[in-house]
Amino acid sequence: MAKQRASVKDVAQRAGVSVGTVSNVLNRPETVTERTRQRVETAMADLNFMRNASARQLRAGVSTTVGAILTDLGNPFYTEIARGIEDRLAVDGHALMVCSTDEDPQREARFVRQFAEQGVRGILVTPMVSTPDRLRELATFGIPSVLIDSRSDTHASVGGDHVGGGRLALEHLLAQGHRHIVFLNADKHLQQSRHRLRGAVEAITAAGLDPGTVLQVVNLSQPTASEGEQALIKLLEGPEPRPTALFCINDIVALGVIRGLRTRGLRIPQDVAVVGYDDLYWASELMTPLTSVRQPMRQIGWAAADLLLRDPLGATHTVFPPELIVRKSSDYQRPAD
Amino acid sequence: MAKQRASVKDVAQRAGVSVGTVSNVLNRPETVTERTRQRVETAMADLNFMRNASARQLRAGVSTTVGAILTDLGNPFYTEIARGIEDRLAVDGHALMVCSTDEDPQREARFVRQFAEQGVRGILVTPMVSTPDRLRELATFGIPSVLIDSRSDTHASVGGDHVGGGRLALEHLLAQGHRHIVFLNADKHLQQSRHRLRGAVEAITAAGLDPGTVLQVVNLSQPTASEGEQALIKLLEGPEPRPTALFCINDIVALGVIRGLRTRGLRIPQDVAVVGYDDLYWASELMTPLTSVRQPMRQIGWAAADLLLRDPLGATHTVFPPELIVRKSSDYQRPAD
DNA sequence: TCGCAAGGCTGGATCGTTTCACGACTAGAC
DNA sequence: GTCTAGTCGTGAAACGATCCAGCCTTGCGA
Repeated sequence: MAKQRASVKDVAQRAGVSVGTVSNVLNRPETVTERTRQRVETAMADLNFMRNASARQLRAGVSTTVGAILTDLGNPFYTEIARGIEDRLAVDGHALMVCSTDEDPQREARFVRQFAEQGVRGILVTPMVSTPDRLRELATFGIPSVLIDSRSDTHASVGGDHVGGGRLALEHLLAQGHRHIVFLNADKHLQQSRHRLRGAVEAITAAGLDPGTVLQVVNLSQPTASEGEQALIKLLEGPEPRPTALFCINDIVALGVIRGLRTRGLRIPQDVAVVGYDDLYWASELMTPLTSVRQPMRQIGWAAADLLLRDPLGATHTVFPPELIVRKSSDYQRPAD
Repeated sequence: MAKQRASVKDVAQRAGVSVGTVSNVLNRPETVTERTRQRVETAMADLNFMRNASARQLRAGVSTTVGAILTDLGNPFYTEIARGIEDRLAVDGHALMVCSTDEDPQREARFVRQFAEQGVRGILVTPMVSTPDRLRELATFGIPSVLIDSRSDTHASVGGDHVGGGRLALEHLLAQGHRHIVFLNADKHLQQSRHRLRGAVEAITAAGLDPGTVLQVVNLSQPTASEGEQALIKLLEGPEPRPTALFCINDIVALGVIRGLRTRGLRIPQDVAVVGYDDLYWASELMTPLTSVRQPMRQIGWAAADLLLRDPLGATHTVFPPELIVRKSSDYQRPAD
């Protein structure tokens, strides 16, 4: 049953040539006579020859697979990025290996090592704080990497402008008359979180207001719908006056928040306005259509893969501008106090 | 700059042992003295030794990566499956390669070949009609495969019960008094489509009604929101009386349908009821919360990977039962004509 | 003291491909 | 007929790890 796969040797034998010639047909067809090439190709077809990628890579040293280390493949934000990466890789036949870290540095370290052992052509990663250190060493071994959605001085990167995104969101909320806003943020160590916060603060300052009184930051342990809902409940039950607007680190958190507000009979946007981030495809179809900061995820993935394949060493930083999509969840002009 | 990676030979040299011993430390540590093992391990740490997976696989013949060929990584249904697969593979340190076929047989063939050349440990695939044929040959080379969400006599498979799902949906709609139902189906060649249709017909027949008059089937070229909306528009503009209920092949199509109905001022569920499939996480938060047939996607992915790693040859078929989640989009008892 | 067994380690063959120095052959010029 | 310049094709070395037959050492019993 377990028939053996044909090797170049078998092909050579059947075509009556040497293995070197078979290899030439495969890699430098122009150096081989038409006639011999035909013979070899027929033999390959007859035997259903398949190259052994391991042997190939061992000898030639070049790999045709790229590794992507994402935060969570289950999250549509990262999935869209993955799809963009995949599309770019498919252009020149590269394969994609993926894994989810769930923001666990240990897991990340394991995956980095695993990819290195596989000898991948390069690594794309949505990084944590400690990631660049882990990747630097690989670079000395000739394995390049590109950071996605976060930047560092030592690595090339592709991502959105999070400072700008945070600014857009806050400018909008301030213009609507909000003066007590809560930012449901992710881990404060994540660069995206810090940048969006910075943008938010910038917008408040630019409006001549005091960030300390206008903006309250809550850091979620996980940027999920249920964590968002939990955080909301805590806010509502707390002693402080109810915020009039919530800026959520992503649409999924916003989803939980909307659910929570609805359950408690609070009107969106009249009682509380909500703004999300990422503008996932369902944002416009929610019970309360969601205002959100759009990022071109698929393009980001595409660009990252493109950069990795073309020019991974130049520490280029590609930034895609965010776009605010205003929908009903924040479309309400608040009367001045 | 491009420092060379340390090989077993380097490690052996530094530890003052032979390469065979290094290999033993790696693969059969119990056959090596404690002292030598220590020495070798120190040397490995000093040199930051990383196994070369290609060489390893070439010689030992075992691979530690699994390939998954999915219909569309951008679609949350498949993404959840991917996440389930990934979680199972992580248990024993296997890596995952993914790709999206977009239902293009050519692409699928290319990916199958690519995975075969990589010498993957096995292949998981959400198949098309022609897929099993493509995979059969690989099996003779010792590369097993498991079908996801669709079954065949020649392969192991894991998936939902689509006949049952179709039946559930239709039983529900019939019970609500609907007698003119349209099924917005995917490609009629897809097994899921055929099975769900069969279940739907069974339910109608069991209710003593005539499927031919109760159910109209529309096949979408792609199961996307915009295609769903297009199809809806065509239905509404057509000469036939307006259906009172729409059964959609998945929640994304339902999303488009809901958007289309709303745009045209039709009330859901009073004018038209909508039922989706998959129960994606946002289904409950839509403008009109969506009734949907739930499938445990993550579990399905997990089980498929588990089957592949444990017992890929037994042509087992694991089936997960569907569950109907009734929400507002179909929660309306229609008065009898 | 010798023999023997078992444990520990060695060194070379091997996996399938690529690469490269070199040999064989062809054709054209003299 | 010889020489030259190419053109094609050959065959062996190399990539890095694994595996195995066998050598060397050690310790124990006689």
